[in-house]
Amino acid sequence: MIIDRNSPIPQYFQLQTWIIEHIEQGVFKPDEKIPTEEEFSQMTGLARATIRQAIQNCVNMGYLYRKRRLGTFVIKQNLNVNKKTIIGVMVPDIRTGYAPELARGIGDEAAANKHSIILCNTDDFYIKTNFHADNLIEHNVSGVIYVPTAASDEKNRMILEKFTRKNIPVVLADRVIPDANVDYATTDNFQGAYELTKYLVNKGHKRIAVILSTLFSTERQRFDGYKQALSDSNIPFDPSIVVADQGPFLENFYIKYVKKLLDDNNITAVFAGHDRIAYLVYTVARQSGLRIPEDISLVGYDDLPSSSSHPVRLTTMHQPIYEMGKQSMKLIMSRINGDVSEPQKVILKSYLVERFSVRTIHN
Amino acid sequence: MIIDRNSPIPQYFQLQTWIIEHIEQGVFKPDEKIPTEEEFSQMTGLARATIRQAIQNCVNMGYLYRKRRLGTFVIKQNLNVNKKTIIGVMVPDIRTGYAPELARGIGDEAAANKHSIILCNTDDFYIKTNFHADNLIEHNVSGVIYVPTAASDEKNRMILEKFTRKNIPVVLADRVIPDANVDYATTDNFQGAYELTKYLVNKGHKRIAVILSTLFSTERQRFDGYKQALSDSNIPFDPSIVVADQGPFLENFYIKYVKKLLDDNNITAVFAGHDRIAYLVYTVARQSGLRIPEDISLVGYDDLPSSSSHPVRLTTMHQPIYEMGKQSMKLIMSRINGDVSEPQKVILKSYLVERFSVRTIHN
DNA sequence: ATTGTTTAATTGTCTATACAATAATACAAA
DNA sequence: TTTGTATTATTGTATAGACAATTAAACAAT
Repeated sequence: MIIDRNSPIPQYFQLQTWIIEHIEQGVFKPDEKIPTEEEFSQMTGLARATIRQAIQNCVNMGYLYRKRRLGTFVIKQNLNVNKKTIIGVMVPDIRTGYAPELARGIGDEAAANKHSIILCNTDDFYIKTNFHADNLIEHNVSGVIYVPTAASDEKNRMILEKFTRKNIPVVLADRVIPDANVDYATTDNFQGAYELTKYLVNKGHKRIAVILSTLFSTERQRFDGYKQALSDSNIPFDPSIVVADQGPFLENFYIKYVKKLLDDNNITAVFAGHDRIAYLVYTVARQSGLRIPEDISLVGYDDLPSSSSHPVRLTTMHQPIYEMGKQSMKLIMSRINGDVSEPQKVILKSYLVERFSVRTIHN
Repeated sequence: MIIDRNSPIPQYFQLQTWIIEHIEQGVFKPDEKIPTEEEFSQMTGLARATIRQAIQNCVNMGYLYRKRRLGTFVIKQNLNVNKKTIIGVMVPDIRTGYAPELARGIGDEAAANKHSIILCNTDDFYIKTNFHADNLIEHNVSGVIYVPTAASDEKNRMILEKFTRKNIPVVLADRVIPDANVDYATTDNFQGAYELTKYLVNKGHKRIAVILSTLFSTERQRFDGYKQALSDSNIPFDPSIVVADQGPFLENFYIKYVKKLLDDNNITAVFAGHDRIAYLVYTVARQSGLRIPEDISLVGYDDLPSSSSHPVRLTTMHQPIYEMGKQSMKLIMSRINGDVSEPQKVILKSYLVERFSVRTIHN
C-alpha cells in the first residue's frame, strides 16, 4: 500500500478509502481482523494518530468495529442486509374496493419477512400520487408497490420514472401501464370477463347489458373480454345496452345509468364492471320492483370479501386479491435483493363463484 | 465549566456532553458560534486534540458544523423538525370493520402534515402486536396510534410500556386500556348504546335481544348502556335473550347464537353489537322467513360505510371513525411537537342514523 | 471601482509520545 | 478442577507541538 504524501488528499483519507475498498472488494472479509494500528503504522509510515483517524471514520461509517486488545474487524452484515426495509404501498383508497384485501396480502408477506409498509392513498389523482411518491423517496423506501392511478399512462410513467431515477424498484399491482418496463402482478381480466359472459350465454342470455368505466385498464380489458365472448357466440354487440363511462365510479351517475338501462330495454342480464356496481344495480332494480334473479340476472366482478355475506348472493368472478398482494411483495423483495432479470409478469387466475344471481333462460 | 479529571468518564466525553447539553438547553443557539478550540483549551485546561475529539463527535452527531477560519457553529434545524416523521398505526385487521375508515382518517391527517404511516395488522393477537411494536421501534417511528388488542389489559399495558420506555408517544384509538396514562380518541359507547336502546323502547319495543362480544371494551360499554337504558325504562333485564360472547367475532358461532335467539323467543327487536353482526342477523332471519322490520326490528352499531348502500337499510349508531382517525393523528402530532401536558381524552359524538330496519309497535 | 496582496484567526492534518483499560492466555495456587 | 494472578497485545485516552489550508477583512495597486 502506498500513501501519496504529495497528494493534496489528506493521508488519513487516502488510508480510509484504501480500507473501504478492500472491504468492498472482499479482500478484508466479514468478521475478519484487519491490521493493527502498529502494523498499519509500519506499512504506511504514518503516525498512529493518523491511522486512528482513518479507522475511526470507517467505524463511524459502519464498516469496522473494534475490540480492545483484540483488534479491528470488518462488520458482519452488508449494512443493508439486516437493516429492516420499508416498502411504499400506493393504493387509490384504503377504504374502497379491494384495497383493504390487497393491503393485507402485502402486509402479511411483508411481516413474514420483517419488512414494514408505508401506506398512501392516491385517490386516483396524479397530484396526490406525486406528493406521496416524493414522500416515499424522502423516507428512503427500498421499493414501491403501486396501483397505477386512473390518470393518463403518460403521468403514470412519470411517477414510475421518479422511482427508477433513484434506483427504487417498483411493482405494479392490479392495473398495468402499457409498455412500462416493470414487474407487475395482476389477473387476466380479459379472460375472466370472457368466461363470465360465456357463462351468461350458456345460461341462455342473449341481451346482456354491461356497465363499467373505461378509465381503468382492468375494466377496459373486461369490456374487451365481454365483446369477444359475444362475438364468439354470434351475438351482436348492441351499444344501446352498454354503459362505458369514462370517469371514476360516482354512485349518483351510475344510478342514473342503471335506471336508464333497466327502463328502456328488454335485457335479461347485466354484467357489472365490478361488485360495487353490481350492488348498485341490485338496489336500483329492487326499487323498480325488479327481482334478482327472477326478473333480471346479474353478475359482478371482484368477489369482494363482503360479497359472501351480502344478501344478494352475487355470482361473480373471484379475484385472488390477497394473493396478488403477496405476490407483488415477493416481486419487490426479489428486486431489493438484487434481482436484475427481465421484468416479471405474474398473472393470477380468477375463477367464477356461482351464487344465486343468475337465472337460466330456456329459449 | 469543570472537567473532572479524576472521573472515569473520558474527558473528551465530558466535554461533548457539556456542549450538547448547552445546545439542547438553548444556551448555545442555532447558528451561533461556540468557543474556539483555543478558548476551550483555556477554559478547560485540556489539550487541543482532546477538545477536537469532543467537537468532532458533536459534528458527527449532527449538533455542530465547522468553518475554517470562522469557527464552530450550532446546526440550524433541531434535527427532528425538518425530518419527516413516520407514525406507526396498529389496527386489528385493515380489511374488517371500521379499520379502513380509521386508517384513511389517520392517513389524510398525516399527509396534510407531510407525515407518513406504517400500517400493521395485529389480528388482535398479543404476539403479532408485540412483533409489530418491536418493528416500529426499530424503524424509529416518532409516534404510534394503537387500537388495543382483545388481549388482557395487562398485555396491552406491556405493549404501551415498550413504547414509553423509548419515549415514543402513543395514542389509543377507539378502544381504551383502563388506568393507562395515555391520550386516546374514542366515542362514548355507553351513551350511544343507551340512546339506541331508548330509541327502540320509544318505538314500543320491550323484549329487545342483544348480541355482542364482551371481549372488547367498546362492546362491553355498549352492553352497559343497553342495560342502563332498560333499567331506566323499567324493563327487566332478561338474560335468556342476551348473547354476550367472550371470544372474537366468528361467523359460524354467531349464526348459531342468532338462530337460537330467533327461534326460542318472542323478541320484537335485536340490538346487534356492531353492524357486521346486524347483517348476520338479517341473513339468518331471512333464511328463517322472518322479514326486517316487519317481523323483527334490528339495530346495529358503527354505521360502516357499506351500510348506506346495503339493501338492509339498517338503523344504526353512526360512529365518526374517519374523524377519530384524524383526531388521533392530531393528538400524536401534538406529543411529537413536545406537548407534555396531562393525557388528553377526545370523546367524539355518535349519532343515530334512522333508516328502515325498525318498526313501531303499538301496544 | 475593481483587482490583487497581505494578515490573522481558525480549523484541518499530522507527528511523537505516554499511560490507561481491556481481555485472551498462560501459569500458579488452592 | 477451580480460582486467582501475571503477562501481554491491542485499543482507548490524553498531551504538546508543528505546519497546512481556508477565508474574512484590511490594505495596496491599478
